[in-house]
Amino acid sequence: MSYTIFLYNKNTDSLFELSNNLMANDFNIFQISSIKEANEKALLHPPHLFILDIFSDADQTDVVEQCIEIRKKEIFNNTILIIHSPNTEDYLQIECFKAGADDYIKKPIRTKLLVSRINALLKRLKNTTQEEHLIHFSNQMVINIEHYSILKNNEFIFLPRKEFEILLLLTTKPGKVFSRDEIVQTIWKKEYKQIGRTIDVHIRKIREKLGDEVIKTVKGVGYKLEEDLLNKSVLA
Amino acid sequence: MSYTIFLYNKNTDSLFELSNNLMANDFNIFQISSIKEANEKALLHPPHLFILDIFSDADQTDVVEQCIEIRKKEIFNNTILIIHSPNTEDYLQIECFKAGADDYIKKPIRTKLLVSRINALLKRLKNTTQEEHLIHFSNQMVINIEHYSILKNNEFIFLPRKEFEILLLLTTKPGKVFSRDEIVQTIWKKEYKQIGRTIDVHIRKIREKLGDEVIKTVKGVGYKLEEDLLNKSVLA
DNA sequence: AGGCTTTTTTATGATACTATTAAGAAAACC
DNA sequence: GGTTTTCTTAATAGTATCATAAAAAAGCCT
Repeated sequence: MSYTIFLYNKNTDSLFELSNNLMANDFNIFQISSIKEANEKALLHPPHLFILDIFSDADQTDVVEQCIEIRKKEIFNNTILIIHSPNTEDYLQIECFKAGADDYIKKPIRTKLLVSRINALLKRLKNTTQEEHLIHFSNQMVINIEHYSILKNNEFIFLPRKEFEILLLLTTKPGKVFSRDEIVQTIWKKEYKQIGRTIDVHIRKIREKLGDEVIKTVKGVGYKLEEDLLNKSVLA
Repeated sequence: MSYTIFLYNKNTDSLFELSNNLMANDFNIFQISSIKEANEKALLHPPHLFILDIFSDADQTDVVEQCIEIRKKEIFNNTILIIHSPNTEDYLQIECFKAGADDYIKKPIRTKLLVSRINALLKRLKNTTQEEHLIHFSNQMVINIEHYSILKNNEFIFLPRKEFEILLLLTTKPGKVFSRDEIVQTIWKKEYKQIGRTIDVHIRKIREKLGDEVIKTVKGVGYKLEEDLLNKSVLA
């Protein structure tokens, strides 16, 4: 499993080298240039680690504020927060720690040592990650099983129970065609009963909300989830 | 609850000042002068944190060995290991991290900052149920777990036990839909076969006091706390 | 193309689930 | 032991969700 890291700097250009170095160490890196952007990306990929990279002295004053801002958000509850800054004043470090930082790393630092520190911190991460309840799609869509909700284009979509269950069933084996009988037996439990066009109507409702491209009809057989829509790389 | 810290140095005299400073910060300190001694003391007081204090350059070569030695022992499995040393060669730090260290702190460091770092590390300690008795909401609402009460718009609202427990359960995973069965099993413990509309009535009572927006119904599934309402408190 | 089959879509009535109220039991309180 | 508060049960009302039917569209075959 690969860890997800948010790399924050107002000026993303400055992150190029660090980003590349970390990616070379098998981390899944997202470059972020605002807290707002972080919040949005986190809905899709709650990060294990968040590096607040401070470039210029002008940034410094905001650091503590940014820590507090991040720690307020439920989604970052279990995220390790690292400050990476050229400024190492004691008082500033203490304030950052108080605001919820996990480490304060002085700039510059050699990548190898940084990776060592990151791994030492990740080792302590509680293994309850929110990712477990999320199913990612390539088209900016995420199913949240716990919440019974779907996030698409940063908007929450609510599916009623039957619709949600059908969609979930299809996602268990993306690309596999599920016959109506299979769907009935799984979702409705009861024996192989002649069910009219109920499933079709549910599929219709799902398509209405998520778009027609998500579920494909295989005539005479059943329905399937559009296979290359599922983002397996993230799931691994 | 006070954390137990092992403070290691071959020459215990050199630890006098550091030891006193940490004790003043409400840590439970044991001074240790050999790994053997650490193993013995740990049987009685498994430490939350182990500080390997390196005094002279002569000690340096042993550090990595000592880390490995400590990490071998079952009793220190869940102990956070800090190296406190004047030597900051990158290769040495990397070796220490590889050997299981959690942090490498350069000497000298001001006590205040050291305590900050220690607390940041302890925060991540597994099995540590942080006794946070305040849960903040964005809508000017604060739950006080100790008081079994809620502050909303600067007014205290009292919830009876069952109502409070249900609300508390929902706040443990904001956004997650809890089924009635889940709620019953958590709050009522026992099997409790026959549950009529008991939970509904409790939910009703909660909504009556806190407003309808706090708990959302997911028909056919259960109830959930409105997710973006939670505002995690930072200051412990 | 035409005729047949299967699916989509719309509309509507049924039903399963939840809300609400009230009232009696059970606890808790003093 | 009596009073107040909280919890549960029950009964009714209300509503979102679901299933059914039926028409429209799409797909398939010779």
